[in-house]
Amino acid sequence: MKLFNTMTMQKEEFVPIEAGKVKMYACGPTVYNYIHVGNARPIIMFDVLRRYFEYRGYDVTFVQNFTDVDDKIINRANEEGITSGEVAEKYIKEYFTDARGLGVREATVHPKATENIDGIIKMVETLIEKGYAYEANGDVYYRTLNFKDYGKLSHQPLEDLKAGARIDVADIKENPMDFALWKAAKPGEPAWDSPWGKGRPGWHIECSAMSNRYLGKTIDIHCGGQDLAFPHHENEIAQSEAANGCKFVNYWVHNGFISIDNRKMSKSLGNFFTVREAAEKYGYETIRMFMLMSHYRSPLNYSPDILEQAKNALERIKTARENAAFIAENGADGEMTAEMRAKADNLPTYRERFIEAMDDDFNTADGIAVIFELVRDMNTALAAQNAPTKELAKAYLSIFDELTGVLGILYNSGEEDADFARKVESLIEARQNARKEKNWAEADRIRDQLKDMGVTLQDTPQGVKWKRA
RNA sequence: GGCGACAUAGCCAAGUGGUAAGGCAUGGGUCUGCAAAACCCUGAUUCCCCGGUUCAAAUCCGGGUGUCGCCUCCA
Repeated sequence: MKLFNTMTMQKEEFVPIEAGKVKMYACGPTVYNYIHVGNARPIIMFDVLRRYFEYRGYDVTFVQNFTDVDDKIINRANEEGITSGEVAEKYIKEYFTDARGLGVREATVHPKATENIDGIIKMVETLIEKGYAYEANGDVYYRTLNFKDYGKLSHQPLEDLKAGARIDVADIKENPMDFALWKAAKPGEPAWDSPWGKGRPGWHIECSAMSNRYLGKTIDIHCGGQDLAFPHHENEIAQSEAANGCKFVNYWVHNGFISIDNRKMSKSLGNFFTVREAAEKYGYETIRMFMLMSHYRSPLNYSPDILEQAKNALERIKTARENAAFIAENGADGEMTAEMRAKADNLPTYRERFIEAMDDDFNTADGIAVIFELVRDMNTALAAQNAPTKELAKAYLSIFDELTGVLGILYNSGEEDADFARKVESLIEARQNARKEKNWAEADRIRDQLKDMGVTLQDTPQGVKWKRA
C-alpha cells in the first residue's frame, strides 16, 4: 500500500515498524464547540484508513486525543459561567454523537490532555534537561534554535518562519519562534502542580506526550488536517525527537480542506456549518459519502448542490442493497443456472480492483467507482426477469457488504418500529387484493395513503417491497 | 514576499506517457395496470492557455493565466 507522506512530498510504500501492526495517531478536536463539516473530514478519512488497514489484516492501534484544556475552552466556560471541565465534558459527548452518526468507529484510545499531565510534565522536564527547553516566569518554552531539523515537515526555510513568528511586546522568550510547553496559571484558570509552579500544558506537548504513552517513541502514521502541519506537527516533531532521541513518525498524512464558495471553512472566518446542521438537512450518511467521493487530499467545496448529488448517489447504492437483500429472502430456491454461476464467479474481480484503488494512497473516489460498477452488475443480474436465485443474491451481497463495509458508507441509523411495519403490511395486503380484482382506483388510493405515511412501494416479481422515506 | 497545491463534460470526480473511469442532473426508450426501482441509449475528437520533448501527452519539460492553502488559533 502506498501513502502520500507530507515529509517527503511523495507517495511511499507503507512499511510498518512491526510486521502486521499499524500504530496511528490523529490529532483530535479541541472540545469547546460542535464540530463542523471541515472537522469531519479527517475524522471520516482516517476512520476509513484505519478500516482499510484492518481489512488488509493489520492489527491497528488508533489513538485520537481530546484537547480538553485550552484558551478557547476556558473562554467558553467563562462565557457560560461553568467550569472548563464541564465545557469539555459536554462537547466530548456531542463529538461522539456526531462521530457515531457519521459512522466513525471509536478509536482504540481517546486520551484526554488533562488525564496525561504527568506524562506531559515528565517530557517537559526531559526537554529542559537536554537543553531543548527553558523556564521563564513559570512558563516553559521550547528552544527552537537548538533543534536543527526545525521546519522539515513544513518545508519552510527557518528564516521565513522566524520572520513570521509572533512577537509580543514584553516577550520573555529567547527567540520569537519558541513556543510554550507549559503555561503558568492565571487567576481562575484550571491549573496543575508542576516543578515550575501551578500551570497547564501548551497545546503541542500533549500530542507528543500522549503519542509516546500510548504508541511508543516511533509510530507509523500521524494524521491530521493540512493546517496542522505547521506549527502543530512541526512542534510535535521537535518535542518528540528531541526528548526521545529518535524518529517520531514514519508517515505524515494530511487531508485537504473543505471550502465554501472557495474559501476555507473555518471557525475564525465563521463560514462553517456544523455537522449537526448539515446532518439535519442531508443526513449523516450523506456527509460521509460526500467526503469519500473525492480524494482526501483534494480541496472539496461544500454546497447544497453537491450534497444533493452525494445524497442521490448514496441512495442508488442503498436501494441496490435493499433490492438484493429482498431477493436473497424472496428469490428463487435451488441451484444457480450456468449463467448465474458465471456472474458469481466473476465477483472477486471487484475486490481486486477495489484493493488496487485503495492501495494507491487510499483512493476512495476510485473505490466508490468500483462499487458503482458492482451495483450496476448486481442490479442487472438480479433483475426481475431472470428469476434470480437466493444464492446468487447472497453472493452479490457478500462482496457488496465487504467493500461498502471498508468505506463504512452503509449503516442503519433508524430503529425498527414493529407497529408501524404491521400497519404498512396490512395496507399492502389490502392493496394486493384490490389489484387482484383490478380495482386500480382502490389500489392507488392505498398507495397514496402509504405515501402520506412516508412509505414508497415497489412491485416486484418476488412480491411487494416497501421502504420508509 | 517565501513555501505549497489545484485547473478534466451542465455539476461532482478518477486517471501521471499509449489514445478520457464512475456518479449526479438532462433527454429518449424498455419493463410496469399506472407507478416506483432497475436496465439500455444519450454526452469531452478532448483534459485552463501557449510553446517544447516523444512514434505517442490530460499525463513529462518551459512559459503564462486563474483559483486556493500555509507562513498566526484553525481539521
